Amino acid sequence: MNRNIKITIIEDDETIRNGYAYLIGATEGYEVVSTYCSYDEASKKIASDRPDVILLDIELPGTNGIDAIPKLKKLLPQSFILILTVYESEKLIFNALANGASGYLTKNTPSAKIIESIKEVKDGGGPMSINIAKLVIRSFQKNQESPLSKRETQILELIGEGKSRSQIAKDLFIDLETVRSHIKNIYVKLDVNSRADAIKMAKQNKLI
Amino acid sequence: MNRNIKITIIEDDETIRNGYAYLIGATEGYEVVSTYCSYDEASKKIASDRPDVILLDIELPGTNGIDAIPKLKKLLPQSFILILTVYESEKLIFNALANGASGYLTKNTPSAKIIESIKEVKDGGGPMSINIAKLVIRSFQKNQESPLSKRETQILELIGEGKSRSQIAKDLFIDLETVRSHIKNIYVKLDVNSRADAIKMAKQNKLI
DNA sequence: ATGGAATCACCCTAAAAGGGTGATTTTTTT
DNA sequence: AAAAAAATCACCCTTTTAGGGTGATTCCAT
Repeated sequence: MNRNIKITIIEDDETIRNGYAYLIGATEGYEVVSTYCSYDEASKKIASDRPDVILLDIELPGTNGIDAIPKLKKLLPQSFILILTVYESEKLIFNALANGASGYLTKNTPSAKIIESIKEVKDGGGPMSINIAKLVIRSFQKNQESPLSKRETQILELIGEGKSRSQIAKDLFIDLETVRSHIKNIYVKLDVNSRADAIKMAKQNKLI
Repeated sequence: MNRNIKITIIEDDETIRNGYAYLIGATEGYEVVSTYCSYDEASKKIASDRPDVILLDIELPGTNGIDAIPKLKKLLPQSFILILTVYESEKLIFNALANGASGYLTKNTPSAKIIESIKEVKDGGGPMSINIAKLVIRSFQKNQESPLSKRETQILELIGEGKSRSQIAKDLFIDLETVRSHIKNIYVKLDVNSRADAIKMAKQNKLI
């Protein structure tokens, strides 16, 4: 038999914390090794707990959950962090993932799914709530009705990579003046007059 | 009672196609309205099928699945597209999602999960296979051991937004020369000597 | 056949980039 | 407390780039 999955819970609400602890601890193969009500409290002792998975809330007293992620990762590089929160803001989700979280669940997630997600994350998966997955997928999706032509989009992408006109010309095997011409058209269509503004516009409208 | 979820399957392998069709059609609340072996064949008639969800393979004769996505979206803006394929390449996944797919499943997905995902996607969710979710999450994660300092990372991000030195100076309330100094240090650390190369390096190593 | 898309040309000026070589001060780490 | 790293600013220099204006030509699809 495999050893138990060791779990630490960091969550400020006592009722929720105890609820999860009970729920998970009662499941065969799962073991709650510690619970804390804040990162600041957890940081002192968590290293010796050696959890496989850390369930982390975002809203915490003192260091918030997002900022806690890289610190936890530093203390416990082998542990996986699973965010469990009520927040569905795009910014929070992306920051959490960028900082090193391995999964993101919302608190309305049924307990069976939470249990399953802990296992998934421990096995290197990346569990997400349905609505989170939707946001993540949407973040990838480009605007289907771009005012820009294919060539213009392509050039705008190269501008987004910081390339100069002449570099772009070389990359696309076209003349420098042609690149200029395209950029001018892009500026007119996007109603901007600088690279920075064009990139900003393009990202806002998911053109690139 | 709600009306059935109407599904169209586009898949070139006859055995697989019929297998899915049978499987899904036999499920209460699901109805396979049409099946096609290629996009080119589907394009003629699919508009009148009005499916809620299109199950789409990537590897297809003629127009491939990725290129078919925007075309299908144009024909049927209300339909959701769920990719069902063996491919797990990062590029394919991101292109599929960028082009407008609402979910991405691999073919080893158990049939119950496929059925569930169809419902999810129809309800506006974004289902993904476990391994796909992992790739997607990893794509968000930044390198935890960046050689760059916080300030340098911040400035590199602004460079990535196409901003000039002077714009960056204004944004950060520091002197133009200080920005220069940081950029020089960034170039040394990344071993590059242009904005474009710095951005390329940074993206390759997920520094920004 | 009309219009968008893609291509190229030449006018111009101001701004920006990049290399070199410093210094000072704060902050962090040891 | 000492050393290292980070953040700040200064002035030298030349070449490249950006952006505005105002054209033209060719190709392709509706």
